[in-house]
Parts: sequence; structure tokens; C-alpha cells
Amino acid sequence: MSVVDDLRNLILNGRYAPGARLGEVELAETLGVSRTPVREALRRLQAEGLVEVAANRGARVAQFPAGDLETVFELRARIEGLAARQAAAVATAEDADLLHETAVTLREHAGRRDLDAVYRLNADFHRSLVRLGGSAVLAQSLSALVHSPVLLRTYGSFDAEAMRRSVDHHVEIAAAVRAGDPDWAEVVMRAHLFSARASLLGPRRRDGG
Amino acid sequence: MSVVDDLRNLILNGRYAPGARLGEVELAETLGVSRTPVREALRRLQAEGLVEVAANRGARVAQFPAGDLETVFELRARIEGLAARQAAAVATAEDADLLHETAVTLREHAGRRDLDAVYRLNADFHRSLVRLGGSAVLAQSLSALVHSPVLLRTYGSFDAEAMRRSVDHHVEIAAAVRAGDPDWAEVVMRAHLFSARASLLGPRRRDGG
DNA sequence: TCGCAAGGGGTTGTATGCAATCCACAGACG
DNA sequence: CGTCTGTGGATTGCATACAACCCCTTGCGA
Repeated sequence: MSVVDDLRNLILNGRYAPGARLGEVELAETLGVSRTPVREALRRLQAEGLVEVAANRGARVAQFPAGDLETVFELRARIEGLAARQAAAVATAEDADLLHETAVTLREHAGRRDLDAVYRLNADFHRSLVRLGGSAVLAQSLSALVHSPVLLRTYGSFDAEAMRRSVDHHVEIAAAVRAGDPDWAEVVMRAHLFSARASLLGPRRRDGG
Repeated sequence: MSVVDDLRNLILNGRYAPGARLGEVELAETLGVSRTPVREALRRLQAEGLVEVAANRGARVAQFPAGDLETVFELRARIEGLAARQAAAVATAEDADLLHETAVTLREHAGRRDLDAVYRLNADFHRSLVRLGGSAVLAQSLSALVHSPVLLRTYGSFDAEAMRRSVDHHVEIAAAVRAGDPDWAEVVMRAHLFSARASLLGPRRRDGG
């Protein structure tokens, strides 16, 4: 429907890889509109951090330097930790049950290595949690981080144990929300993201020595 | 120079108050360009969270519901806490000296209640710290929060003691960075923001009772 | 007097044309 | 042979024209 959503999906689905050139005329033809809405969509996605545009030189899909990936997870741990905390503080039993449902379904699909469903349910879970947290600024601060092209298909690099940890974290977070325990919810969420970071980036060796 | 920067400054300087209508033709005339660059600037500022646009109904300056202000400060404490931590971990002595300079100058202007200079130096300080932290994603996550129109002229609502605390926090953060102590830098930054929140929103009474 | 529907003004959404800028390649000069 | 410069093609940036949409007003009817 909306050009900006279409373009965002194209990037997020890997149709345009990080670093790929985004020519205005090519996108306009692909999306079946003129250059004007394409340009506006590119400007929005630029502000979202999904694309980088150089003056007079066009747009490319943004790519994080590897060092920034650490920061992305550190930020997500802090921001989504807050989201989990607030969700646990305000969620009703029905809210928590819905979260639990999603987490359990996610676990089932993970058992069958159905990665597409896992990715979708994972996004659902995190989005629901943020919505429960109830703050628009929270959602916005996160969107730029979780939509990062580098984070796509992260589950592909998880081994069996990491996958098990990840899906169990979701269930545990739902339990913490159900219990109305903000501290519990926050630390599990932080563990969830640090665990994912370790699977993606490998072990963090100590500095000294 | 750039239309998006001009427009952002207009909003941030209070020329357009939160909730004010942003007509495309009016802005185009004000800025001396056509509607096209104005529209692109509005889309960018929309993604930054500074303006809200409704389909076919135009753009307005964004305004947070009061409840979200708590979340904004909670988020800033977490994100800028990370920025301070990373800055302390990597900053050189020269970097720390520059921060100290800014903090001391800020304190002098605050003593004379020169609010314009205070606001500018404060922004400089926080920006420098984030730049020291060295991560583009960090800078981007913050920009949407600190640019929030609601946070303008916050110092106007500070009493003498709160002002003193705020400026001293800057000096202390510089000291922590100079000492290369990430823990110290982070907690002072968190205190800095919680103190500001208290001045803006009043005391947070306990729930129970 | 109140409700509703049709019309008009104004604003946004989109398309297209033109100017400015950038990159690549070729040719000349040292 | 290497480097610099000029020219051509392509792409972006901007302006303008037209179409679509929304809201407000106005007139009619109950």
C-alpha cells in the first residue's frame, strides 16, 4: 500500500542487500510509482537509519560497521529491558496469556527449525511486549534498532543450544510478565539479548592478560 | 543551508510550538524553496519523531503525552548512561579536558543565568560525549529523544539548587571520563537525568499506601 | 431548530520537466 | 607510461502542474 512500507520490506527481506545501490528511477519502476514518492520514502528510511544517502550521489542500504553491532545489542538490552519492565508492571493476566501463547507457538516452530515462522513470531513477541509497555517513544527508539538489516535471519547462525535458550527466554519473559515482576522481566530480556549477541558475534574475551 | 536543518531549527527554537500546523506552502515560502524539498524534510522529521503527519491532512509539530515524558527520561538515562560509559572507556586525556572545559564554561554561564548559552553548551556537552562513545547508532537513538520539543528550555523550570546540581553533574562526568571510570561516568549521567526529570515533573511519590 | 447531503475552497499526493552535480572515460601533455 | 583535464552520460535536486482528498459551509428537508 504505502511506498515507504513496500520499500522497507524490500530491504528487510533481503531483496536489496546492505550496501546495495538504490536508484530512484529503478525503484520507481519496481514499485510502479513515480520518483517523487520514492524520494520521500528514501528520506524517511534515511531518518530511520535503514538507508544512507549522500548528497547528489544517491542512496544505499545502510550497513553497520561490525563494531556497532555490539552497541546495537547493548542498546537493545537497555531499551527492551525497560519495555519488559514496564510491560510486567502494567500487563493484565490476559495480556500475559497472549504473550505466553506466542512464546509457546514460537517454541514449537523452533523445534521444527521452521525459521520463517520463528522470525515472524519472534518479531510479534517483541512488538507485543513493547506495545504493552505502552509508550510510543519506546517503540520508536527500538524500531531503528530491530529493523537493522544486519539483524535479519539472525536465527540462522544459532546452534541448537542457543536456539533452545532463545525460545525458552520468551517463555520465561511471559512468565515474569504474568507474575507482574518487573525486575525478573527486565533481567531475562537482557539475558535474551546478550545470549543472541554471543551467538552472532562469538565470545567476548577478557581485555586484560 | 539544508532545508531539513532549517526546519528542525525552526521547530526547536519554538517558532512552531508543539501541535502547530505545518502547511507545506507556508513553509515553502518561509524557507524560500518549493514544496518538494519541504515535503522531503517533513518526512525526515517525521521519522525522527519531531513532526506527526496524518495522511492527506498535513503535518503538525509532535507533542508527547505527559505520561511519555517519564519514559523519555528513563530512556535517556539508559542510552546516555551507555554513551557516558563508552566515552569513559575510550576517551583520551585531551578528550576529557575538552569536556571539562565545556562543563566549566557551562557552569560560569549558569551562574549568570545566561540560559541561552547554558542550553547551547549543554547540548554541546551531551553531543561531545556521544561522539566520544563513537557509535552512530547511539547518536541516532538519542537524537529523537533530545530533540523532543517538550525538552526545550527545560532549564527555565530549574530552581537554583537544581541548576547547581545539573551543572556540577557535567563537571563530575568530565572527571569520570578523565579518570577512565565507566561505572562512575554512567551513574553520574543517570543521576543527572533523573535529577532533571524531578525538576521538570515534580516528585515521584511512592505507590503504596 | 436539527440533521444530512451536496458543493466549493484549500491542502496534500503524484507526475513530469529542467537544471545542477557527479562519475567515467578518453585524449593530451609532461 | 603516468597524470591531469575535458567532455559525455547518467543521476539526483528542485520547481511546477495536475489529480485526489478532506473539511467546512450552505442549502434543503423533516
